[in-house]
Amino acid sequence: MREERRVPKDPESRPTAARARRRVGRPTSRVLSRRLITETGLRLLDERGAEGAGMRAIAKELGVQPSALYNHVGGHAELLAGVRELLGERIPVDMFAELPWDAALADWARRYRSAFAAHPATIALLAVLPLAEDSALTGMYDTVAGALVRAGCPEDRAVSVIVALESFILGSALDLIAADDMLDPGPRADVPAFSAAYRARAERLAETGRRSVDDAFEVGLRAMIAGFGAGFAPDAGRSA
Amino acid sequence: MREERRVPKDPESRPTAARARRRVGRPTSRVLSRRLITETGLRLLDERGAEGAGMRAIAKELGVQPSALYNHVGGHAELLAGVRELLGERIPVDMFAELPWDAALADWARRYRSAFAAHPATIALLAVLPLAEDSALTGMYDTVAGALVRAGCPEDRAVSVIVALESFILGSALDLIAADDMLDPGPRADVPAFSAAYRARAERLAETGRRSVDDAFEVGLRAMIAGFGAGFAPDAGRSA
DNA sequence: GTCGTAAATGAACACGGTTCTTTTACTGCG
DNA sequence: CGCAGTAAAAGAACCGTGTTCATTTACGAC
Repeated sequence: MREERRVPKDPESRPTAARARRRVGRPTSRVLSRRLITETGLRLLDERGAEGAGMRAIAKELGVQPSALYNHVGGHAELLAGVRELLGERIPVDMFAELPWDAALADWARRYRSAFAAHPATIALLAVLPLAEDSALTGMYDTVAGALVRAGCPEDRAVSVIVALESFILGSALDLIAADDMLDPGPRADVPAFSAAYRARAERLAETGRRSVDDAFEVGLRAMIAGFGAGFAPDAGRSA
Repeated sequence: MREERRVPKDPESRPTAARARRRVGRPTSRVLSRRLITETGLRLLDERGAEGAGMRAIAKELGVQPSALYNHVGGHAELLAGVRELLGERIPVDMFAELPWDAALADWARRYRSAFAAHPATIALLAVLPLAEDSALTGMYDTVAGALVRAGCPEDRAVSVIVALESFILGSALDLIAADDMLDPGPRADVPAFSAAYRARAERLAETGRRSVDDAFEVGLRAMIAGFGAGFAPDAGRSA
């Protein structure tokens, strides 16, 4: 994070392109680092969409040849895994120390989803990655699992509760890349129940200004957490 | 579905490769069709994994040049959309006519997930596709929406209930492509709550022989449906 | 100082989807 | 019946992707 903008004396150094051509051989001062590469990848994903973060594009952005990246990253897939960890690090877990379990769990889920929502282009790329084996995410799971067990969740069910909730979060994040009116049946007459339900919802959302994907997320989240609570031990820190 | 195996007189016609070379120009009898292409794509996905269903591979399997495929499908993305519709068609909805809403919804969700689980290689490819705009899926939504409203679900919430459940289903399907022991913290001592919960679950699962991803799905599914029911009108066809 | 290693360049390679031209067959129209 | 227009195949390219490999240069340790 220190050598981010290194362009010593180059009359024509536009910010985002073509530094002075470096001569062959190991450079005097480090140009690349794994962190710099993944952060640039995330930034390009944000700025240019899913197709904008290829190896060549990242290399060009850093004023470097594509092959140089391979000294720091194993390949494109590993790079994406790095980006995912970057996002994972930004999911806070403080709420479990401050709120009752159900409010904390809901807050955590919303922030988890937001971490992806803030970078729409990444969702389709990252959602399909199996999460890194011994990543820092395990620390997050520990906090959540502890809170669940204290709330009366059977210990042998806590992990499944977390995995289920995470699946819902990721599935909901995928909805974010679809058009908002994707399900609109239009004037079709052969699906009356669905059409009526769709219009009723559209009206309610128009009043509140809420996005449909956000509404579905909230509906599902509340149902899931309520359902979890119903299966916990009756008198353990319930909304303490 | 009639011209599926067309190999007239070719001494060396192994089932899966190199038919007699066709001469240039429009063939006498149709060789390709959109349906045949998408079905072949799905089959190759099953047989060879996610990388095995490129345009060249499908063309080769059908004894045809890659460019010929473009007379029937717009491109690779459209082909995948076709495969997804193929799977969507296989999700039944009969249960809503026969079972109480909650049992029917659970059954539907399980079969929805199974439709993907039967073709693991497709999951990562299809989960990220926005579902086709006016596809046959809308008919399925109509059935589900009708059942929900009859069960006392507020009409303006039915669509969000469906979308939320679908998000959970797709998110859970994505878990299927990850290793079963992905979350195993191993001997790590810094995550005691998670380690204990993980081991407790592993023991329970070992006894019943259930897979961990299936357990998480069931836990989440039951919680979600229970939570939905709690928000419905008190006396509408409850487990009738 | 010298030797091994890290980190860059630059030139390929292989493979993916796609497009374009050419050739042949089929179909509808007068 | 003959002719035009179109559909559907081959075949040859194009371009962009991730990736590898040899080469060159600098740094660090003995």
